[in-house]
Amino acid sequence: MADKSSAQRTFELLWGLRGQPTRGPKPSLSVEQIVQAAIEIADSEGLEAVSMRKVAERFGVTTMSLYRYVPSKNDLLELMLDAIAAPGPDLSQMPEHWRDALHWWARQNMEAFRRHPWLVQFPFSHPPFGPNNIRWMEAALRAMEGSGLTPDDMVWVLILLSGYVRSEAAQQLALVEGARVTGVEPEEWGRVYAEMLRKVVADGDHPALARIVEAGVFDAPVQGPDEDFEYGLTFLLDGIEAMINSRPPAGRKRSSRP
Amino acid sequence: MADKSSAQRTFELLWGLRGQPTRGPKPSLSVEQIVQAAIEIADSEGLEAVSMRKVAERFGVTTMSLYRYVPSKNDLLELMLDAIAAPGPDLSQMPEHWRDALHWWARQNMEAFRRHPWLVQFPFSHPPFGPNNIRWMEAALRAMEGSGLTPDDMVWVLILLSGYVRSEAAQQLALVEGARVTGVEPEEWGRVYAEMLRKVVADGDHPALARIVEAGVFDAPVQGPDEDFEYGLTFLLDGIEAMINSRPPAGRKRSSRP
DNA sequence: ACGCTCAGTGTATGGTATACACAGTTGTCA
DNA sequence: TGACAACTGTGTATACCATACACTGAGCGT
Repeated sequence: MADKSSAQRTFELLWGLRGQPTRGPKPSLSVEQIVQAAIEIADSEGLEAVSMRKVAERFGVTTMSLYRYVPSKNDLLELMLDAIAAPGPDLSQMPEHWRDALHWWARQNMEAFRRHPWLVQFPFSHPPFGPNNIRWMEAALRAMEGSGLTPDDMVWVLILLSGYVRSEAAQQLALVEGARVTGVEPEEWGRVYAEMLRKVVADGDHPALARIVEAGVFDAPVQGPDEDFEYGLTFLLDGIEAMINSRPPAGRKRSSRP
Repeated sequence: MADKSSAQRTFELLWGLRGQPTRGPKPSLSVEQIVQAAIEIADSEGLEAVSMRKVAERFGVTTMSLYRYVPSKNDLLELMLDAIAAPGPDLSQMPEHWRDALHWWARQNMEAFRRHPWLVQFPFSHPPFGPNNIRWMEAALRAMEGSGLTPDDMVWVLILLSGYVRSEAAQQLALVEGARVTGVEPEEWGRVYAEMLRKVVADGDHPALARIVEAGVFDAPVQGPDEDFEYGLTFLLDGIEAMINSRPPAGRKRSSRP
C-alpha cells in the first residue's frame, strides 16, 4: 500500500470483485493456494520468512508468476490476514449475554494469535477491510447489542479488547522469543531475565525494581498464560460492566458536529 | 538477535560495557552519533527506511564502517529503542499518589510514541533491556509503591499500561496511515472507511455493523486523540483502583512453586 | 622504530521486491 | 477455420538490503 489506488485495489481483491478472465491459458495456480502457502511459511518460519520466491518455490514456479495472481506482496499479506479469519465466528456458538459473548469473542481472537504467532508481527495499518475480519467485527458488535452501550462506546470497547488480546499475545510470544534468543527453555527465561535485572539493581539506583526482583516476580510465572489472559480479560469486562452500570442511559458525549 | 551470544552482546552494548580500544586510529564516528542519525531517519521516513547504507551516507562513510561501532543492524535498533528513552523519567516531577503517578507515567510514555511514531512498528521481542528503559520501568514500579498492590500485580499493571499505550498509539497512527494510503486528509479518513462499510453492510448480512455505521460512529471522531487516550486511561486506572479496594491485603495467589 | 591493533574501504554473496519484454497458450469472433 | 486479443508463465534487469572477508593505512605501546 503506497499510493491512492492501492487501497481500493486491495479492497476489491479481498472481496473477490476482480472479474476472472475467460481467454488465455488456464491459470495453474489460484489466489487461495498462494495465500495458503504463504500462511504455511509464516506459521512455520515467521512472517519475515515469507517472500515471493519462497512461495513460488512451493509451486515449482518462478517468482514473477505470482504477480499474475496478486498485485504485490503487500496485498498478499492483506489476503493472509483475512484468510486466517475465515470463515468468521460461528454465531450459533456465541453466548446470549453481552459479557459472556465478549469473553467468548476475545478467547476466539486469542486462539488466532496462538495458531498464527506471526499475527503479532503483522503491520496493521488500518481497521478491518476483508470479509472475514469484518464478520468478526460484526460478531463483537452484535455481542454488545443488549448491553446498553452507546454505538460510540461499542466501537471503543471493540478496539480496547482487540488491543488487549494483541498485547497479551505479544507478551506471551516475547517470552518464547526471549527464551529462544538466550538459548534457554521458555520456563527458564524468567530466571535469566531476573538474573540480568539483579546485576542492574546491584548499584542501588533502582530500589523499587530491586524489591520486585527480590520478591521473585520474574523468577517464576505467577500463572500460566491462559490464566493470565483470563485474569486481564475479567479485569476489563468488570470495568465495562461498571461503565454500563454507572451511567445508565448515556454514554460519552459526542463532540459537537451535527 | 539470532543466536545465544547475541543477547549478551546487545546487553553489554546497551550498558556500555564494551571497553574502548586505546591503540589504533581514532574513530571518526561514535555509537551515539550513529544511533542519533538512525533515529532521525526513522522519525522522518519510518523504521523500515533505516538501513545501514542510509545511516552511513549521513556521515559520508561506507556502509561497512558502521560495523566497527555496531555489531549488527538489530543491535542498532536496540540502541535506538533505549536512546529515545533517555534520559529516563524526571522523578522529581512524578506525583505522590500512585494513581496520579501512573497517569503521569502513561502520558509520558505516550509522548514517546508521538515523538517517534516508528515505535509502534518496533519489533519488541523482550522486556526492557537498556538502562533508560529500565529507568522507566523503575519509575512505574516506584509509582505503585504505596498502592497496596502485590509485587506480582505491580508488574501485571505495568504490562497492562504499556500495552494500552502502545495500542492507543498504534490506533492513532493507523488513522494517519489509513488516510495517507487512501490519499485523503486524516479527518476525512473516517468518512472514507464509513463509505466502504456502507457498501459492505448493504447486503443486510451485517445488521449490528449497519446500525453502528448508520449511527455515524465512523464518520466523525468522538473526540480528539488526547481525550480518547485519557478516557481509556481513566477506565484502566478506575479498574486498578477497584482491584486494590476489593481485596485489601491480598493480591493474586501465586501458583505453587516454593 | 617495530609491530600490533584498529578504522575505514572495496568487493562479494545471497537475499529482497518488482518492472518489463517476451514466448507460448487459448477462448472468441470474423 | 483462421486471426487476434487476452492471458499465463519465464527470463532478465534494476535497485535495494545485511553482512562476511580481505585489505590498506593510521597510530599507540613497547
